[in-house]
Amino acid sequence: MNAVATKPPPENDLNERLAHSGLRLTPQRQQVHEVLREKMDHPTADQVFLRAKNKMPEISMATVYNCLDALVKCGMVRQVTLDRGATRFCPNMQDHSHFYCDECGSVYDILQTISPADAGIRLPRGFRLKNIETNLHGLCPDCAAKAK
Amino acid sequence: MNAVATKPPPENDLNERLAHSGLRLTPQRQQVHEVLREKMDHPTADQVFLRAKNKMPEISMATVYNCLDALVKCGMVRQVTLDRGATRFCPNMQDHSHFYCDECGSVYDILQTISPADAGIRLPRGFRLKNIETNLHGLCPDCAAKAK
DNA sequence: TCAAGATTTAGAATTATTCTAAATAGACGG
DNA sequence: CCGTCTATTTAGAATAATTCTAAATCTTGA
Repeated sequence: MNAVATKPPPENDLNERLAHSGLRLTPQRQQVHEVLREKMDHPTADQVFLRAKNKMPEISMATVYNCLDALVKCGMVRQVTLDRGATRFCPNMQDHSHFYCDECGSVYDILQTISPADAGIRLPRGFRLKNIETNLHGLCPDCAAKAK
Repeated sequence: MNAVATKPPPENDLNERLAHSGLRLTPQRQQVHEVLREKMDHPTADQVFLRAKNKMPEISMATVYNCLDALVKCGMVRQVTLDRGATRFCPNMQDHSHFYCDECGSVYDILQTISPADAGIRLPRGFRLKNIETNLHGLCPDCAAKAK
């Protein structure tokens, strides 16, 4: 078995998923999803826009962002690196990971009890690994308390 | 040279580190580093700029970016989420992580043999974890071959 | 059919980052 | 010390990425 991932099953439940999140299936959302599945090269929003335009010349950039957000929200698409906004910086060079509060946006240093390097990640032949970045997402103690 | 043995400045190895990467220690770089160490709340470049201006009103945004890049390059600062550019999207909802080639910028899906959730990460009380994102960085097979 | 609400659109606005060219500051050899 | 060389800083413009706005359109359900 090869460790490089294979194409996911065809779009069976897109409609269902959208509906489950209170969203509608529209031609644009379908198209954007199709573009992503066609060539799984992790395109940027801009690339998705250009590709979608081939089949659907009227589509606009704003709609592509809308559709991507909708697809992410309903769990059909992953945003590769969840930070849409300014990069943050950290002077702590110890081995640690970061916890992002989805609610308030704050970031916490989290000490690692076991380095993810020991977590059993196995790379296919030829890849040369330099470092691993682990990002945790959820609610910080304050927001978790409020959410109750 | 002072005959009285003075305590090494807290900065002790900033200079050394910069030098090791062929970079100079400048007041601005020192100031930016100081700002980061003063309040470890993972500020954005913009926030660093505003804070640095208090002590050093002449400093410019471009310099802050310069300094941050220098500090990251010499290993004194981490960039929290290494993606400075457009967000990428991925329709593969299987449990997997992403490998970023530092050389050519391409992104590969990597199946996980063990989920990082099992990797022994232990959160302090109160945090509620929703999901984990693991990003691998290094060279892809093509670039690794060329690098030889 | 109509009203309500969701979605799309074009384009403007905002935000984040990079680039450019000129000015300045150190470091180094004479 | 002095001038030269190169790295760095600066202001501001340019570019890139994303979000917002308001009007038009489409869907759904009464």
